Amino acid sequence: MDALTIHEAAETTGWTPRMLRYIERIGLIEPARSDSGYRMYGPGELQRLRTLRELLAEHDLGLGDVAFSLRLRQDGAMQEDVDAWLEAEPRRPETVTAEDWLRWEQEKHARILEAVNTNPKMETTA
Amino acid sequence: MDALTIHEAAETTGWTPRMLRYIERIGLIEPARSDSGYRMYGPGELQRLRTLRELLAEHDLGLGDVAFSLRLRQDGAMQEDVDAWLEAEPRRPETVTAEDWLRWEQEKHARILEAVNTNPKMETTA
DNA sequence: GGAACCTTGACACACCTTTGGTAAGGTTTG
DNA sequence: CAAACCTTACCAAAGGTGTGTCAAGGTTCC
Repeated sequence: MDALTIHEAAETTGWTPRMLRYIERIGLIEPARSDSGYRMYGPGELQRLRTLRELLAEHDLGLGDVAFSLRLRQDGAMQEDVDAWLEAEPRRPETVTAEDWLRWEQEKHARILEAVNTNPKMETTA
Repeated sequence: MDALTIHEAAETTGWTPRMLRYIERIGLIEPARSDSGYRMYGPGELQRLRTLRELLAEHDLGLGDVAFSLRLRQDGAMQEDVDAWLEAEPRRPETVTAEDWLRWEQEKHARILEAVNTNPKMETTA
């Protein structure tokens, strides 16, 4: 049985129980529940809670920022609309054609592929 | 001479002058300045201001949300870190390998390429 | 040269976010 | 069965956001 209650999880991740509930409420980490409704944090959730703290500290983000990123990722239409808006205007030193952009994107994928082949631990865990 | 002053721009876009300054301060639309420092809104900025209102209304976003998206797009390291964090855990019905993901991304690009070829007005404007 | 603009900066206010605390009540377990 | 957990639901305080307004001063233009 490797699942912790909310106080134990708070203890080992550095959050407060209050914040774990908040993080759940904004949709970032939703632990399983026991039969009687207790939150049960498994190893995956614990790891995620720790890396979340690093992420926030590293880039000076707030939980709301990450929640918004999640929303972006889940709502494809919104993502596209926002991207389309940002795509326009912002500082373009030279004219970029759609083909230029596609080539750039494809080169990016080549770079990712290389990273995947060099770094075998990039599988999505089961 | 097709550039409007801040009050005129406000008039035709539905924002207030106050908000146009705010939108500039958070980095979303930074109009050119006249010699004496007056903000000069060109047709591009005006269009962007209008579509910005639509974008916000359409998806119930705040200006801060769009500003954050801009920050994401400009700070590649942050973008990657956030994506990496979101990539983990969230509901994966079946195991997805890095190769699966790459294939999916490449098919997406094929779809985009098709769209580009069918729809010639997708050049980035000069 | 005065009216009607523009600039930045400040004060202000309503609302939302983030975080803490506390209260009323269910669960687990020695 | 009581201690020590858990739950949800509130109240609250500090800080951030979005917006208005005003002041002191520069610019444009008739």
